[in-house]
Amino acid sequence: MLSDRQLLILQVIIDDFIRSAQPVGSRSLSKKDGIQYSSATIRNEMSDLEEMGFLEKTHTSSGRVPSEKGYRFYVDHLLSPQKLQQQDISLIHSIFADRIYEMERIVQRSAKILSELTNYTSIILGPNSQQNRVKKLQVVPLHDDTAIAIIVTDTGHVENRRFSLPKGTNADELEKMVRLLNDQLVGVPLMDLQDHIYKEIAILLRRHIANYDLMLQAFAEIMNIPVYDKLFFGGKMNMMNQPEFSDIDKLRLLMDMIETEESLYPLIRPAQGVGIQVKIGKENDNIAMENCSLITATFPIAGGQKGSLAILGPTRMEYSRVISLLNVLSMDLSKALSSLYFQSKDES
Amino acid sequence: MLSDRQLLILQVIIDDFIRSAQPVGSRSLSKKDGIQYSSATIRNEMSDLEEMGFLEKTHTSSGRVPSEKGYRFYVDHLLSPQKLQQQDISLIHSIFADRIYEMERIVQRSAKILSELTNYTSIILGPNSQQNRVKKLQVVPLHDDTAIAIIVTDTGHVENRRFSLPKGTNADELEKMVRLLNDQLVGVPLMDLQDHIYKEIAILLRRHIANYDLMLQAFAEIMNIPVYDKLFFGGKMNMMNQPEFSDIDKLRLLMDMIETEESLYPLIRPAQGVGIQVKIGKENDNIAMENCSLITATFPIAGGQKGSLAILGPTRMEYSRVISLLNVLSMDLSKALSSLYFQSKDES
DNA sequence: TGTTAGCACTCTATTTGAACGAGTGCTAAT
DNA sequence: ATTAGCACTCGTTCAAATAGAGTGCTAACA
Repeated sequence: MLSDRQLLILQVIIDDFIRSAQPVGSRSLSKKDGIQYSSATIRNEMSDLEEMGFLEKTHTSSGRVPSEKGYRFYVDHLLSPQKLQQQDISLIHSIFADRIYEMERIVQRSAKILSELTNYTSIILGPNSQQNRVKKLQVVPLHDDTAIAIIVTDTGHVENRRFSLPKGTNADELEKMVRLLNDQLVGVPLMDLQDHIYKEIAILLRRHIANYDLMLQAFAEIMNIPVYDKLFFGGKMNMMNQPEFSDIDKLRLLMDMIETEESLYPLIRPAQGVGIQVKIGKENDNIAMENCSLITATFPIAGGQKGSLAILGPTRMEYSRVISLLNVLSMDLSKALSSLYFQSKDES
Repeated sequence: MLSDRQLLILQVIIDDFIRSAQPVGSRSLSKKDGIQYSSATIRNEMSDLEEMGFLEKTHTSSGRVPSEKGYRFYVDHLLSPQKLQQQDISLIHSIFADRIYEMERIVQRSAKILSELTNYTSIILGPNSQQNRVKKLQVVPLHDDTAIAIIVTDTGHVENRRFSLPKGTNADELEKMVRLLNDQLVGVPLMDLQDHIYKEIAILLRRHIANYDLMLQAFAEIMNIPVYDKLFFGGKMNMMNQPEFSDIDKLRLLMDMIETEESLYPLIRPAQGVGIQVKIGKENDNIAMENCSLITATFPIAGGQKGSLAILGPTRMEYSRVISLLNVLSMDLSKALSSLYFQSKDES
């Protein structure tokens, strides 16, 4: 469909625009190394490329700017995988240099480094804790009528919640209850807790515990684990540096979206499978993301889980570099988080 | 020092500027209700007020703008406590409408509502968890060589940390160790944990536990509780709406400061005592806060603790309204958090 | 003596027009 | 098929002109 020359020109235009953020004109193109055509020839090709929808003009006599279709083609067909600098790679590896035992810390550091390496905004979503299984349930009474319930999962994730004890609960009964719950719930994925509570547990409790209904209600509330996991961000403010967001209204729109995390989940959540996914501009289906691209890397974690790494940047983003970085980091993260989780997996 | 007329004029100028963000001229002032002086008279008074340092001009022939000294005087002497709308008050009370058992949830909701009510940024710092006392220490083994340590405080605060067990630790010994630690540490404030570990505990352990040194080290690491508590924010992006931050560079400076929480602690941390404190512009001693004021409300929580509520806005902020709102909310929060903590206090 | 009207002056913001430059599209020559 | 050349378009920059808001000062007034 496209001639070699058109491919070349399209590629150079996009590369140039990504660097400069300025519309690219035929004359400046013709002076580039590797281009031996005259500006007139280039103009003709540009005109054709525009007609095909790969390029746009900002006004009648301006240089050309890639369209979303242009970026899409660029990402799908023209991207030459960029070789990362050794420096960058070792910076990524440095995240895992010292043995860390907290998933949160690893992920937080990853997000930070990734944003510093790209100057874009990074978003990381860890493994879905809903699939983790209960390892242990504990209750620490604080006072006559309140207590803290703590659920530890096989992955080392800890959820805790304060709840009120039904009046006149005595310590023995509470302990008995906790033992009962542990017997029933250990090994159950968090997402199934509610079900279990209302089915198996309810029946059992009725038999063994005095005022079982209030107790049940209290525990049911506790087991209501949030569906969404925490998102980790790096460089939240980096988009302010991008010229496309020098307009404060556009900036606000985007920032507000970033702050309301709910709207981000559908964008970040691994669709299916693993690997890199690039969503350009309107492909994200979100007004605030008009001028943004989102590159998501989904990676496997031991035990059938998945994690997701994302970079949010302007459509004019360094796709090649970002994809390379994501590849490296997602492999590292996959390994690191798996080993963190594996330990709990192989003892079952 | 200042005549009644000067006081009136200063007050009206500041009130007007707070609303409009525009320099106030003599003519527009003279046409205001409650002002019966001619523009010429007002000009003379303005000139005097400027000479005294309460007003400034943005350029030679512009209207007047309050100086920081002007705001300071306004806050100290001219502020008429604003009567809040019933609607606002009930919105604040609504935070506490249903019984909530999590400090985090209450505080997060407070921050959100406060920012919505003011259109500024709200920052809340809960009670200092360093002063909380250990209620219970628990260890949940995950695997042969890793375990989760959980510390529950008397206030219901839960800290958890993953750590690696020394090779060949057996379950009995671990349990023994945990029992020992509990005996020694229950009732100790978090801030003193490190001390205790290295003094009392070390000696004790050497007597009872096999490879006590590795174990000790592991626990010492665990007990290293962060000094700073989490800050809760509301309306982080609200400063974008303020005309003084239409300049994207100023905005970035401020936002970067907000994001690096460490720099905020010294500003928010209750100096001493309780009550409202207003810091205007340079009084905050921070370049990024040049055009900002910070109003802090420190309130008591049962057990000698303190919490802090802060509003970050432009120096041109609605001091009166914000102070009123902070007064109401800080009283509510004081009550709510105290009752959350009181329960654990009165059983000791 | 305090207040005010009037006026000259200053500075900003906005508009206008001219000049420039970067770019395009088209045509004709190579 | 390619390219040189030219007319044309549009955005940007600069300076000058203008309008408007505001000040400071002086002189008149009550």
